[in-house]
Amino acid sequence: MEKEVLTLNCQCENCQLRALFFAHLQQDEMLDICNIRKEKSFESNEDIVRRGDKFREFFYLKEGLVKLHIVKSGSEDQIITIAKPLDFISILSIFSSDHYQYTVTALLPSVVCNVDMSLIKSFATKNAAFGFDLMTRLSKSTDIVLLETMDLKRLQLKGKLAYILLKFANHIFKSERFDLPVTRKEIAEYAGVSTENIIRALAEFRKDQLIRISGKEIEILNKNRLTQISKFG
Amino acid sequence: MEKEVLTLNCQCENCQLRALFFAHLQQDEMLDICNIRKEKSFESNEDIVRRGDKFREFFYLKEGLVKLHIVKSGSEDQIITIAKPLDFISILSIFSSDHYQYTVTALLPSVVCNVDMSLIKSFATKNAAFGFDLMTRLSKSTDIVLLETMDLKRLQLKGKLAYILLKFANHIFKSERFDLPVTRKEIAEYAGVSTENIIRALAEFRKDQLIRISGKEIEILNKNRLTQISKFG
DNA sequence: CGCGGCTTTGATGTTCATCAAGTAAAGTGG
DNA sequence: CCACTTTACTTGATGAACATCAAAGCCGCG
Repeated sequence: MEKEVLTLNCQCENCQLRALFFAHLQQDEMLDICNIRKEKSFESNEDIVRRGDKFREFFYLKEGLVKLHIVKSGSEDQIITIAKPLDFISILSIFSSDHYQYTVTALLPSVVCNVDMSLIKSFATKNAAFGFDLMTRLSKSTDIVLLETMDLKRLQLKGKLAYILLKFANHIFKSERFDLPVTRKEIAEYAGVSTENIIRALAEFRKDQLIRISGKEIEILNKNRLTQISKFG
Repeated sequence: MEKEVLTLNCQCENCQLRALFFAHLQQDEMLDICNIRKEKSFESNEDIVRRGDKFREFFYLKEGLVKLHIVKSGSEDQIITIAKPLDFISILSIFSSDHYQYTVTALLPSVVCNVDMSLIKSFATKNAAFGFDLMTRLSKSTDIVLLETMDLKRLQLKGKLAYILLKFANHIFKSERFDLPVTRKEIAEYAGVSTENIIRALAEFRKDQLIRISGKEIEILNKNRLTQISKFG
């Protein structure tokens, strides 16, 4: 019974990630994590971790939306990717260094769970099925990021923009209508082009009836055409 | 004694990767791998695996140099990275899909070791320390690839070229003088620019006394300046 | 030897960054 | 809540970076 009570206090039942992530952990291991974990909320625009921070805790995104980006003095920000829960941005580079390689910033109000790294490491080394699962997830998420990056690199401006808009529509919001969680400048940093040209391309997409746009509000009007641009544009 | 004989037949003693990779395997597990492993040689320009191939074997590069690239009909080749032994290109995406996401092609005569994937998977699930080591390596190599890709994305043409030349000098050949293992076209595919402009930039580097170049032979003459260009160019 | 791919150079045009300047929106302190 | 400041957005004009096209020499290979 006491276990049951602890589990309930833990509130992990509602976590989307629980089933996937902890499938291989024993009940008592789950409780260890539950009891040790710390949940933190972040507002839009708040840094969750910063490049160079010492890495002490394992964390995963429970709710919200974040950008993974490289902040360098003397040059523009570069956005590596935008990730939502289950994309598991958190595990990128976690095992490769003592320090974060990237900065992670909330784009929408977000909730993050922290677990002491040593606990995760000890599970991963003791419980091979858990470690294997972790490895699979790590591999999948980095694969997607890398393929996305190569796609964006290949395309020219309008193709990049179409690609990013469709990522929001298809992958992130799963809807043709949504509020952009990023500024024009951030779209530019993601695409690797200038802000002005993102604005011009958005205006042209509107003129060509591919999208409807007012401020942050976007509606995809011609997905087929936009998809074509995102592949060959 | 028989074990000893098998180990010797295996010829893994000379493998650079052995110590790193199999640190956590038991003697008998090592022997399993030794007995099951197949060594294959590839000539320059030969495909080691192709995008879309069904993934059946775990493989690692024992000797040589390879490019990881995306081959698409209707668009130029894109080189993701160039990897040597210990860079462990082999494990990228191995756990994320049944199929190879990229094509791997030898740039120099190369030797690859294949091990049946189910054996590696069974080790990874039974032997957590092995799995953890594998995960760490996977994470490190993908991190490096991703950071490199973002660097190349940020730079303009001469910066990209300087970056790539320095990768050969510092990371791959560890020498100021070396024979280019790639064509000008491949440098262009790696940088994401046109072949002609790579040639023009090479000519300009030569004119500015940054490099000496005759055919495939390269010598870095002014590494400081080239490094500066590779950071801010 | 001749064919195809690699290399090189020049000329031309397109894509895109940059600069400038102004409007709108959003945050800040009184 | 309003004045103020900053940040985001937008449009136009200009020039730089770069792709593309064309043409010719080179080299390795069947």
